[in-house]
Amino acid sequence: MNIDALASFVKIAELRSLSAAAKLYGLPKSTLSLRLKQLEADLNVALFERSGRNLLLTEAGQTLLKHARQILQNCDAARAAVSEVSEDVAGTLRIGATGEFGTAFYAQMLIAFRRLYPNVEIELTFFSPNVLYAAESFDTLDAVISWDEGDGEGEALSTATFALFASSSYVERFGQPQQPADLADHQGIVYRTPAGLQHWRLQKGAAQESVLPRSSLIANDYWTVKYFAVAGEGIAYLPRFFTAIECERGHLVPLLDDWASAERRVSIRLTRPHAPSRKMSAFMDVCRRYFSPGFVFQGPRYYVEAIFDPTQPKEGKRT
Amino acid sequence: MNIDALASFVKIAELRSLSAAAKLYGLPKSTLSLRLKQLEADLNVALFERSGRNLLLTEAGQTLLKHARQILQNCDAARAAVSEVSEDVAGTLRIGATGEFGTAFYAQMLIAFRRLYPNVEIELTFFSPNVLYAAESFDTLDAVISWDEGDGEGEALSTATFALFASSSYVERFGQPQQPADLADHQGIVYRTPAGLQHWRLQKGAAQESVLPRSSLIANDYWTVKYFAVAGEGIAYLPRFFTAIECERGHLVPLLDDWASAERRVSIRLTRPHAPSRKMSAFMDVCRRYFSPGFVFQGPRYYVEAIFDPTQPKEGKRT
DNA sequence: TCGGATCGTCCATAATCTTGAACAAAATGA
DNA sequence: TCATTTTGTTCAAGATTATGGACGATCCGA
Repeated sequence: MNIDALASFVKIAELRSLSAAAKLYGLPKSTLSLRLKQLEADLNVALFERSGRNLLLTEAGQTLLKHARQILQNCDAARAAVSEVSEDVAGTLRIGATGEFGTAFYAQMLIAFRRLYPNVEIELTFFSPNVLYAAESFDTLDAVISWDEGDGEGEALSTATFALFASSSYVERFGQPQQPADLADHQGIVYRTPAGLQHWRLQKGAAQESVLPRSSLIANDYWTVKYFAVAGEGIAYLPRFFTAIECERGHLVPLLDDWASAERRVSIRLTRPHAPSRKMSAFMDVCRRYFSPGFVFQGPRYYVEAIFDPTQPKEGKRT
Repeated sequence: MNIDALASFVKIAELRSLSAAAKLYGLPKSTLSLRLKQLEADLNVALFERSGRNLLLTEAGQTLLKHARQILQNCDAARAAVSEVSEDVAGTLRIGATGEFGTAFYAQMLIAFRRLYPNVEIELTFFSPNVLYAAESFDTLDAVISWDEGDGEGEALSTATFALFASSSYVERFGQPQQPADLADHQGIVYRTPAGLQHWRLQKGAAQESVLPRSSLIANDYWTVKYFAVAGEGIAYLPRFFTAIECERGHLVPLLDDWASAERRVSIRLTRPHAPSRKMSAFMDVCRRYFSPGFVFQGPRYYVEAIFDPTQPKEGKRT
């Protein structure tokens, strides 16, 4: 049974004329004639009695007409329901993101979202620590994902900790530090915030240390910091999620693994007071699921890959 | 929206596997994959979230699944309803027919019926006046159509009258009789019944005549009688409906047109006591409509066609 | 860790459907 | 009665869909 054939049949039956139906619905007569023929063959019954040029519904045709109308109505209802599900999940989603790991997980998370809701346009604004953003621009955002250390507003999506990493080639050359004090003898690749160099705050149980290693490599871009670390230029202080792939591939090795920063929350908050739309509900749902245990992201990921000669870099993040 | 695509979608969704659905329902994986793709394109929405090799229904997919099940159920209901309408109008219809005009209108009527109900097999038994039929054979018949002069059992379908006809070439050669007595001077083509030659019983108002013209052409087959008449061999006594086409085409001309036989009823009666089935109801309905005013039969018809040389016959009825 | 099995997707070819044009029949108006 | 218009049906060419086979990715067991 063919929906197009049913629709054609209903049109012909209501107008009692194949030619009139063809004209009204802008279809070739031969198409309607053939569809009718196929429907009759499919059902193995005559739907019309051909009397001269008149098409008169048979009893079977009258029976089918009632059912066909219902089926077509149900198809429209299905289409409308599906459209309603995805219709709100359309338009533009304006996301603000603080911090610098947008590409590491914000972009991936948004891609995972887009895979499910391909009609949503995403406008992502990173509030780079190097560029102060105007507070009023919040008004145009739907949500802000922030990375902070304290208990801020919004819903916690995840937590992450900073830890120390270096390439295995560095460790071979300079050894593995045994305690935070040993870091003073090591080369750090340090991140510069707008307020100054970032201290490596480490804690283990109740013990806390704050280290600022000597460094000849300083950058205000975490991607560059990681790049240099893979290149064997020193030790870097980076979020664990940010180095997951490099560790998997053996391009970075965790150091002083039981020392790490305090947990930092990744949270999201809706910026505008509005009725919960399907779009926002869907987005929040995807955000929660992205960070839930067991979720496996399938899609492109950025990472630094060291080839045989670590002094020959391949390709890192492009800002 | 494609019913096959919806059906494929439901199968895939229920099994959570495209390959399993392909195996279970005997369809190629590529067919299911393509149908799913087309459905998603048609609805402009992702129905499944591809997670590794897992297919997980999206919210839109879950919404569609409910609707799709309903649509498919409605299609099955429509198919069943139509089948029920025509299913009873199937099987075998065993018709007995008295008299000799089966092909003239019984066969045509049955063809008109078959056009509407193509699944009915028809077994037609003519009770030729030359062959006595066993009374017990009635038991195997569903209905008997009879042609008689009196008020017999059954439902009257039509009435018909016998009248006189000859070819125009005969009339040109031998003149047009003005009254029944003139028929004695004419050549008749006479029908022989099992009981003897058929008298031409004519009446006009209260006046009645019974004529047995001289004839050198006698046959026990009405089709042959008509044939000879068209060939110009004489005057024939035939039912008006039986010569309608020849008269239309000018191959026969009515003679003494206001003289005709008494009306003879064509009636039908169901032979077996049984609950009115759809098949019998449908058949009776078609029989009534066939004889109703205004009904125009569209289909093959037998008639004698005189070509330029009336001595060269084309093709008549084959018994 | 690796080889084999299974998965969903894509491609080139075969099969089917759609469509413009043609046709025969019916209906209409002069 | 005849010419014209309109109807529903059919045909051949082009467009679209279905399918077997190939492929890359994933999963599982040794």
